[in-house]
Amino acid sequence: MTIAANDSRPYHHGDLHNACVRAALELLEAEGLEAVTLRGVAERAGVSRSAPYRHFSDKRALLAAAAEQGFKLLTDAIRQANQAAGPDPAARVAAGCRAYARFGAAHPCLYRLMFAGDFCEGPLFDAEKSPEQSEFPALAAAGDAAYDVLIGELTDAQAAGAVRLRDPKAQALVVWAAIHGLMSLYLDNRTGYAGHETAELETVVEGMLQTLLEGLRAS
Amino acid sequence: MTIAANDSRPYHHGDLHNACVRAALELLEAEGLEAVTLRGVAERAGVSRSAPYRHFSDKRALLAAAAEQGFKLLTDAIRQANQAAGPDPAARVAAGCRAYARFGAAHPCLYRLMFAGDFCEGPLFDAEKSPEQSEFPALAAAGDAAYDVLIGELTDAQAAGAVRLRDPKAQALVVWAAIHGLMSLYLDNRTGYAGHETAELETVVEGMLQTLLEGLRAS
DNA sequence: ACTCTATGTTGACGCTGTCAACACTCCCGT
DNA sequence: ACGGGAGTGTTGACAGCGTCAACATAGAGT
Repeated sequence: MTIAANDSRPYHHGDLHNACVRAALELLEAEGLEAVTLRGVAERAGVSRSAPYRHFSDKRALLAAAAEQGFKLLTDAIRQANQAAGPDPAARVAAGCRAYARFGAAHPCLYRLMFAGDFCEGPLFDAEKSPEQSEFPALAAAGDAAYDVLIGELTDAQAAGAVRLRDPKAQALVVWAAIHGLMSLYLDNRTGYAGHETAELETVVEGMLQTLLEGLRAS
Repeated sequence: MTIAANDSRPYHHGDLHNACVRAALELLEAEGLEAVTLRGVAERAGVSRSAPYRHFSDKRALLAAAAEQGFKLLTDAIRQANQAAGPDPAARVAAGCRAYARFGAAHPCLYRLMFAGDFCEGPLFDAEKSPEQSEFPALAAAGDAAYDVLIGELTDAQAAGAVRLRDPKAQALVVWAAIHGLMSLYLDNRTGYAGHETAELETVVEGMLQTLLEGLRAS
């Protein structure tokens, strides 16, 4: 029996799953990964400690859901930048990369989480698990979706002659890895220049893009 | 008074600082970052829980020392590869990158730790702190040493005409970021191909090197 | 020989992830 | 209409963790 009839919060939350993911993302952006605690997430969602266990088997599962959401946001940002860049293939690829960098700079902790590699738990390489049935299939799928956008752009760029003919998957890996590495170093404060202003990130991204596009065009 | 006169371990360890770093590295490689616990490190070093606090202010300080050791090993590996590659500048750079990749593949957890970005604690960007007086200066210096090797190689490559004339620091950043990104994705199992065989890593590194060197040479 | 300081130990605290046992609600078949 | 799951939320408890204060020991210098 409910003590107060006008208790604003019903016994059943209604959408605790999404509320937990949202709370985790908020804590992540506000105070960093260390601050994302299962208890804190539950409190923020207005439920008790172990309520989230009805929706996530693990803390890792919750983090995986948050990372998945991050990949969806990233994919959208890249797609939007591609569309806004017009028809020129090289410009489209470059615009996608810039959007990628902007996303990482805007959500540093989320970005880190997305590439935390199974969140650093358990054996790093599980020889048993094939890529399709990884521990968090939805997360893997969300990551692949972003990858696929880039592959598509490079395929178009090949057709337009802006990029030499090679396996576009391999080319996409080169581009993704390069920009991701740059963001990773940038977020680690290891880009070798003082300060951390947006100007520097742009400079550094443009340098990478130039080298990358030249390298991809060369026969 | 010591209970057993023949106690093999003296009251004072003698070199607990290094013993802790070694224990941390062993635990890291054997069971991953999650398994690196201050209590576990102390036990492995044969001392009690809080003895390490006489040598490290924090768990983070211990991890920083381990990461610093990692950067020293990495620097040595790259230097050795450069020397072994002979005089050709492009070949030297490529050899260094291959050594870098080999290091990451051989020590995945250590590699992750080295780029864990101040170990994900505290505010990500501390506007107050200048790069020289970062929280762990020895770690920053060890990282810069590796970076400097690459800068030197690129300067030589410019002199030999194998790479266009630009700020070698910027070029080094491009190369480092690209290879680092590749390793990061590889260790996250996100290189997009099934399996995790050494062959794949080599393939993917060669692809990156080709694009990179072409891009750096183009005028 | 005595003290000082560096180093190692023990006990304790709060926080965390996690689980088992219990409570409440809603829906479904009768 | 109603009775019982199934699903969801709560409370109590536990072990493991990082960390600190208080204490113990050993070795070095006066």
